[in-house]
Formats: sequence, C-alpha cells, structure tokens
Amino acid sequence: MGVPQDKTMEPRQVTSSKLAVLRGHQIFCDLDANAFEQLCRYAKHATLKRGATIFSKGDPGNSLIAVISGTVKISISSPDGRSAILNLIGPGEIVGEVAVLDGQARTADATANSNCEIFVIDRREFLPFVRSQPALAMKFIELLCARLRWTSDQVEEVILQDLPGRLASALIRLTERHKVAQGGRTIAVTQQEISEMVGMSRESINKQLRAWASRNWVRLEHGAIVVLDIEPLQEIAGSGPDEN
Amino acid sequence: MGVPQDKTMEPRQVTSSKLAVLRGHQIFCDLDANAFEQLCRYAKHATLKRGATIFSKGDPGNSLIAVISGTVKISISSPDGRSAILNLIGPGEIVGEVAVLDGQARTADATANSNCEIFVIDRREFLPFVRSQPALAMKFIELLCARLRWTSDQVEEVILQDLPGRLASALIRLTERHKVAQGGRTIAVTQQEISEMVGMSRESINKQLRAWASRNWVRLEHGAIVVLDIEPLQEIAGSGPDEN
DNA sequence: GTCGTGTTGTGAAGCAGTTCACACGCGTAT
DNA sequence: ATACGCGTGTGAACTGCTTCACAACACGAC
Repeated sequence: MGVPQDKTMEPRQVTSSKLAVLRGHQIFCDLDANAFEQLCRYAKHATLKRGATIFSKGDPGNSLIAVISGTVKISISSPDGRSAILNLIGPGEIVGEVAVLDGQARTADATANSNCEIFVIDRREFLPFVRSQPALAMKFIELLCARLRWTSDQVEEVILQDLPGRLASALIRLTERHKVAQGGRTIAVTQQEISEMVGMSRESINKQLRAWASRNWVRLEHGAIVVLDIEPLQEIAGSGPDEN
Repeated sequence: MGVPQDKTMEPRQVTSSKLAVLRGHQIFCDLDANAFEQLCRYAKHATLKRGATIFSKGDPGNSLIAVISGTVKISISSPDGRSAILNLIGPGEIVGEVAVLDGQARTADATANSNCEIFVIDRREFLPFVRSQPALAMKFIELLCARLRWTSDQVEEVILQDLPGRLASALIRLTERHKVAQGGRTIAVTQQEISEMVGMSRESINKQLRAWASRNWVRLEHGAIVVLDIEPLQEIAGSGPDEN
C-alpha cells in the first residue's frame, strides 16, 4: 500500500520504485547519487506480516530499519503484561537509529503494526558510511533532536497532566504527525492503542472520548478518531489539570 | 567548587584552568588543539547564583551551555504550579544542545540548582563549527543517543511502574550517574527534588523511603540519600508493580 | 546562642483512575 | 446468513496516591 506500482513493470523496475521510496526518506533525501547508490547496496528488502517482531528490547542493535509501507510500533512492556506504545513509525521514517548509532542494546520493542515493507541496513556497513558523509551525520542529529522533543513531551505530559490533558495532548500530536500523510484530521488508531500511548486504561479513555464526542469535538469511528474541533483540545492540553 | 585553584595564580591563569575544565568535557575532549582554541574564542565565562534562570521553555535556543561547576536543573512546570525535574546536569556536561542543534525553541527550563560556573557558546558561531568538525558531530550523536535513552527510560518508568518501582528506578539511575563523580552511593538530592523527578508527591516518597530505611536498604540524611543495598531496589525496579 | 527558612516525618480524608464484569456493534471469513 | 473476533460502551466496587494539616528537626545567618 502506498507504493505506486505499474502492473506492466517487470520485477527489476518494481524494486527500483521501492528504492525511490527509500530515496524519499527524510534522512536520505539529500544524499548525492553516488552515496545513495552505495547505500542501496547495503539495504536489504523485507516484508513483514502484522504482529511480526522486528527487534526486542535488550537485543544488540545490529540494523537500521527504513519503513517503506505500513507502520511499525515502538513499545515496551513490563513483566506483569502491561505495555506502553512509545511511538508509531510510518512510511518515509526510520526505526532503531539509537542502538545503531551508539552500539548499545535496543531500548524498546519494535513490531509490525500492520503488514509492512521495510529496508534493513546492517550496522557494520552503515556506521562507516555515516562517518564518511558529514551531511548525513547532521541529518541524524536533526532526527535525534526531533525524537528527543517527542519523548520529552511525553514525559512532560505523563508527569504533569491528568487524563483529559494527556489524551488531548496525544490527539494533537497524532493529528500533527499524520496531517501531512493523511489529508484530514482522522487518526487511524484504536482506543486500545491510544490508551497504551497515554498510559491509562482503555475504559477511562473511552469515557473521556465519549464526553468530547457529545460536545462534537471529536467523532468516534471504528479504529479511528476524527478530530472535529482541535481548539478546545489545545486549551485542555495547554493548561494544568482542571475542567473536563 | 570542584575547580582546583592555586591562590598564587593571577587572573589569566585562573581563566586557563577553567578552560582546562572545558577541555575535559565529554564532548570536547577529542578536539585537536587548533579546533579547541577556536572554540575557546567562542566561549564566554559566567557565574550564576543558585536559583538563577539560564533559559526558559519556549525561548529561542541561542546558546549552548557547558557546566564547569555546580549543577543545572532541567525542569518543566505546568500553569497550575506543579513542576517536574527532567534532569540534573553536573560539571563536565552540556546543557541546551537540542535547541542549539535544531534551531527550535527550548524544550524545558534550565536553572542553576546551586551556585554555578558555566561557559556560554553562541549558536551562530557554534553551528558552523560543528559542521566543520565531523568528529564533533559524531560526539553529539552519541550525546543525543544517551539523552534519548535517559528520557525513554523515564517514560517507561512513569507509564509502567508504580511508586516503589519508579522511586527505585530513579535511585538506581542517580547512583549510576553520580558514581563516577562522587566516590560513594550518596545521592545529594532532597526528597522534594526526588519527588519532582519521579512525578509523585513528596509525602508519598518520604513514606516509601522510610519503609526502605527501616530495612537498611537506604539511609536518609539531610538533603541526601545513601543507597546501602542496591540489589533489592533493582529487584523492585525490574519487576512490574508488586511487593513494596 | 536564637531566629527563620527549608527539609523531613506522619496521620486522616478524599478522589482520580483502575479493575472487573458485563453487553453491544461492526467486519470479515466461512 | 451465521458465527466468530475484535473494537467499543458503561456502571459499580476498589485502591494507590494526593491533599491537607500538622509537628519536629537541621542548619545557616545574624
């Protein structure tokens, strides 16, 4: 899904169209033709079924993953079964960069949240490549900064805000994230997923969403939430614990 | 404090001893002599009284701060007055790198948690410098990865663990952090500070700490906590919500 | 010293959010 | 069309943590 394919193309051309997607990744788009060709030699294509695990927390960080289609879920889970979703990574984005860059263990689990196509790039080949491409290193600095902002925002929300605040913040961040990819303000996540992102129970989330739905701030669909009026949500997310 | 000073030295030499401290920063230690001298021209020395604000969330990120002595508190606060401590940055460490590197607003407040000496480096001079020093860029990648791990760990704790788990995790992370700087397992923070790091009330933290103190896992001092036996804490931090 | 501010210690009451135990609806595979 | 599974909707009981309201103590300043 998402990758345009002309049915008259023979296999080699289909492959090159996937490479075109790789070329479009935020991280790789500024590479010169030579460097990109070199990168392509490192990249191995793979398809994943929904639910497949890509790596687990604690694994050695042997490879960088570039998402071509589908979404990858970054999550953690505690021994007693509870789990939390830290991020959802879509087409054009990168997964697993921290462990690849610093050589330490993976910080979280990564699984295919839908059927996925990915490129896998081995760390041993990729690290020297990054060192040889200062511009790419600067791109990674940008990426890491963005990740840090995302994660800091999460800490801030979870520590300082109550349920309505956290939920509102999560919805806002998700609309911003998906606004470019999707045209509208429809967020394709289940309530279960949202509850795991904000770290509160599915039931509580449901009740809050219904309260907002009755005010026409959101519309609830099957596996999706449509944000109708983002302003009151921004109001709630911006202020400390208070009204609704 | 912490900077060795010979009282017979005249001012210029005192300055150069402070530069020696700058030279020892994780980030700058690998620079060659030329580059370091260039960096020194950018760095302006400053002293801060405890409580002084260095920058606030939302400010433009105009400068990078290198801590020479004292500790800098990275925190956020909600409109209703609650606040959370995200990190405490000590001598030899860097503050404010994210906003400087990506040109966006500061993500949190930074204040002097004790009297501090710092070097301030202007973004307009520093950014081109980073670009001209690929090795420095790689250092920043390492730093950002470390920060991301620290912050991800916080999210994980706050979402998945209960009070004892979070407190234990916080203590462990703090002992690891300070183990190199300080010889022992004494953590120089008040219970108020810990409560803000963990995001729970001071009273609850106190009660939990007392319970552990009565088991001789920790000893409580004035403005400090001594970890006597880290193993049961690791046990508590490692498992999901359960026994004490 | 002794005053004052900041840190620590502790119990009682309250509440936000969880947990549990359901019922319903939609979508898809058979 | 029927059936199964997963997402959704909802109330009642429970609980971990907060809040409030103190008292006692340490330490630096005067």
